[in-house]
Amino acid sequence: MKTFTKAERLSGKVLIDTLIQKGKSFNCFPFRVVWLEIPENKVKAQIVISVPKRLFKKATDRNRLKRLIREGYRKNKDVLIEKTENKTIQLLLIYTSKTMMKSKEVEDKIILMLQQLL
RNA sequence: AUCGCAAGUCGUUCUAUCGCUGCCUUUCUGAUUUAUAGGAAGGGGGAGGAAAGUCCGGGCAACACAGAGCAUCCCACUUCCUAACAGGAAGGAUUCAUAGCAAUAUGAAGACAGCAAGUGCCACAGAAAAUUACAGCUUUGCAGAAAUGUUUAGUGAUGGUGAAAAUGUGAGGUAAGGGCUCACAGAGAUAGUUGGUAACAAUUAUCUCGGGUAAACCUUGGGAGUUGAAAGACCAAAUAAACCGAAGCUUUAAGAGUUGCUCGCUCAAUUUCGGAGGGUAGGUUGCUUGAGUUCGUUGGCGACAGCGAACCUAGAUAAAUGAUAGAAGCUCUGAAAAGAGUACAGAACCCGGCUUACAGACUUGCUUGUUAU
RNA sequence: UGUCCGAUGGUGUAAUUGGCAACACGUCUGUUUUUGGUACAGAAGAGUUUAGGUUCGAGACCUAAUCGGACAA
Repeated sequence: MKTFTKAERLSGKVLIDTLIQKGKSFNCFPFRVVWLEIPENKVKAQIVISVPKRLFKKATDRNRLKRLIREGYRKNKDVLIEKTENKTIQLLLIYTSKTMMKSKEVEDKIILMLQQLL
């Protein structure tokens, strides 16, 4: 059940552009969340994770943060999927802090963020 | 044994749970001639020595190309290696350091063609920074009793400033001086001989004495077509102002294209009809079997090359190669218990180099000091 | 992925062909004023992003690195 396949990732330049233009957004440190509801698709939720190059120079640091966020989302996404009815939710997570975080902290923050989203 | 330097090699491992990616096998569903799409189970793969910087050189691909000259950019001791290189190997000369009275030895370094082709520049100081004479010295004419004044010419030997001063010492010679002449020494050019594949070295003859700067313009010799996989090829849905052919009409010799420019070369434009199928978002491909890796052997001082055997070793695309927990190894602190640390860093078409970053471990060589014999 | 620029006092800019790093604003001190501002007078504050090299001598020339920015798609 706790999978994270390719279909659950949002890809394509057009889809992401429309998400940024039409989606609603709020801040929940250390994330900036942009979300949009669309008619139901094959999967219940699609997500984009972004760590800006401006904040982390090294590719290794960016990769590690993205992996941590993805792991935290994978473990806790059930909460989100249960609530959505006949709809697909698109998410864009932008990391805005300048310091590295440990995996436990990232997981806690993601749970907090998902509750705020609901 | 320890510390330091140089060169080279390596650059963490295991277990459990959950997860990602593409490959193979089996199976299920839809469809069924096949191809193929989606799901499940199992198997075995999944970042580097620098993947980095993008500083060089190639492969590969598309486009361009009758040809010539100029411009622009790059390279620069020699021979070899190589697909190629601004890379590497070996050698030569130069400079620097150390040792030495010296000869020389050892080590290191570098864009090591040319300023003796031309032009430019050389602050301050100094007479002068290079066809240039300020003072001084000597001298011609004139004036004067003389000192001297003025004038003609010579002089880089005197001035001690500067980063750099007209090759240095001695003798002759001269009005005074000067390679003006001679001896010795130094630096170089040309030609020859010997050794070396060559750079070059030694030597002989003749000639010269021309300050530095080419990382100043430049000259000489050699080389470079342009653009980069977001190149390019293919697929399907909706559709052009671009391309090709035919016909007709009007006007001009200028315009357009061809590499940055010149010569040269090629081409009229517009309207109507017909043909052909191009770009855009997406997907597939390009994509990993290659100047490949490992081992052995032969040749070579060496870089490297030949031969034989074995092996297949990431292929993502808003971008996989992970997360959590525990243990081991290594290093440091510590009497111990224990604690802390475990680097630099993430493929994006692929190779060969260079440069930069790096915890720690190992090997070889050298130096210093200590201990033992 | 590729191409091209820049870095100078606290800030913004100069520096002619390589020859004593300049200017404005700001800061500080003093005078004027009851006080502050204004005005006037004066001072401090850099060795040119870093490391090498060429040169008698580099802000400038060459090489490498660091940081910042622009452009193409």
